[in-house]
Amino acid sequence: MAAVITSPPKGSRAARTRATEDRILSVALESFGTKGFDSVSLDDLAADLGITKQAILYHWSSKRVLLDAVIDRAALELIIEFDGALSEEGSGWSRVESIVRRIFRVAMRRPELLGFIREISRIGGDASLRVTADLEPFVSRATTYFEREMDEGRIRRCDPGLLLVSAYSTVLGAATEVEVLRAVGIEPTLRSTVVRRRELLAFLHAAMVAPQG
Amino acid sequence: MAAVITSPPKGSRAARTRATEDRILSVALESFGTKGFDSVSLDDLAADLGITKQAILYHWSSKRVLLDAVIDRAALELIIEFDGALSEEGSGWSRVESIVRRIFRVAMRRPELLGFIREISRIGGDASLRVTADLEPFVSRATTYFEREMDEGRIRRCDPGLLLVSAYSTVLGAATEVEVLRAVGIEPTLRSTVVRRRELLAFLHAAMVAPQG
DNA sequence: GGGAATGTTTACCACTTGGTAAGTAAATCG
DNA sequence: CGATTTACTTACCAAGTGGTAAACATTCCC
Repeated sequence: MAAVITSPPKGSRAARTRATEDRILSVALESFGTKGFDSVSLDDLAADLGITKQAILYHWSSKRVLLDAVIDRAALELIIEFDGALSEEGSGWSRVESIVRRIFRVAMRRPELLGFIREISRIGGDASLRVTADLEPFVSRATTYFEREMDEGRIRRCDPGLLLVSAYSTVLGAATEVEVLRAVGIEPTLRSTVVRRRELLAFLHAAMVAPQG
Repeated sequence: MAAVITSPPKGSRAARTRATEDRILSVALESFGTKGFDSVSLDDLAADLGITKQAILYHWSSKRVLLDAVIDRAALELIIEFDGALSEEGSGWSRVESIVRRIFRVAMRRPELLGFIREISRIGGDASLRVTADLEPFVSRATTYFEREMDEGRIRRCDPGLLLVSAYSTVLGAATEVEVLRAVGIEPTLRSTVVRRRELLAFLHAAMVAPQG
């Protein structure tokens, strides 16, 4: 009862705990992102990890709480990825190009990450609001970036918030593309995706942008 | 036992059966497309319809068989939508523009339809192969169209199959955008979506297409 | 060493799931 | 009319779900 906080974790036990939780979160993110939250039972998850379901519930009180933790991790990793993208060198369109390439690269490398975002946007409720909040640093930085680009005449002027939503769903679209390619039996490569996307954008640009009317 | 096939359905009973099955398929497509196959139980579905789960199982022997039927319906409706898009008037880029606009309009009007496609592409297995087969007429027609456009120099030359995959996932991206907008609390309109998309495409075009290197 | 956290398992429970069996009201047909 | 098929409902079941309680093993600390 004497509220002496346990001594600072030295290495062995607390570290092992954190390692276990890390493994669980990692596998959960992968499974939830690719198969969907409701399609993955705690038993499935535990079997993948070679532990029992109760070991998971020891670390998080319910499946829903685990989801929140997974959301936290996904948001963190997304922020890291996007941060990296936004810190690209260069300026103007060459920088934009680097950013877009890098975001597509995330979709190639971590399809489950973006699939998970789509998943929780479907589940809705508090979760999606949480993600919005967690991504706030990225949102404000991107908005600032968009506004500067517009000020300097490199992007046509429009609501940066809406532009961000569009870009956001475009990223999800890239993830979808990876999934679709795999479903059709084509193993996507970064090179092929970028090349294809360039063709597609040329195609769509002419359709939607060029002939104004 | 004498295998006389029941007389051709005149009106009342068989018609009622078909009407019920139609209602079930419609609600199932809506639910599966927005919430996901595993997230919707037969009881949920039945409750939405004001009937019992067993009434559903009377018409289809299992939930999986029902899914197949829903897939059939979704594929049919998609083909109709895409057929309509491909039969647009005009030629060259103006026709391409009409097609793309019309496909985005599908994403606006029937988000559950495209959400469902994404859902079954995630479920994988036979289902996604089925859809590929069901969409074959559309695929071959679109491919022919792409090839003609490339022959006549209106689209940069590339693999039409890959171009189609890109367009396909772009449509899914459009559906995602609608979902995301709704999640964020913005009720999307066709006009806003088209305008925003035009800005986005201008943005991405310059990033991916213009500065070639 | 002994005792207390800590991490995990075995055993179990209430509830939901997809699915079956049997019964029933109404339409159809001889 | 009576018999049969059709379109359902009520009653039920085995399996799987998320979650709890208690036992067990290991590490930590004195």
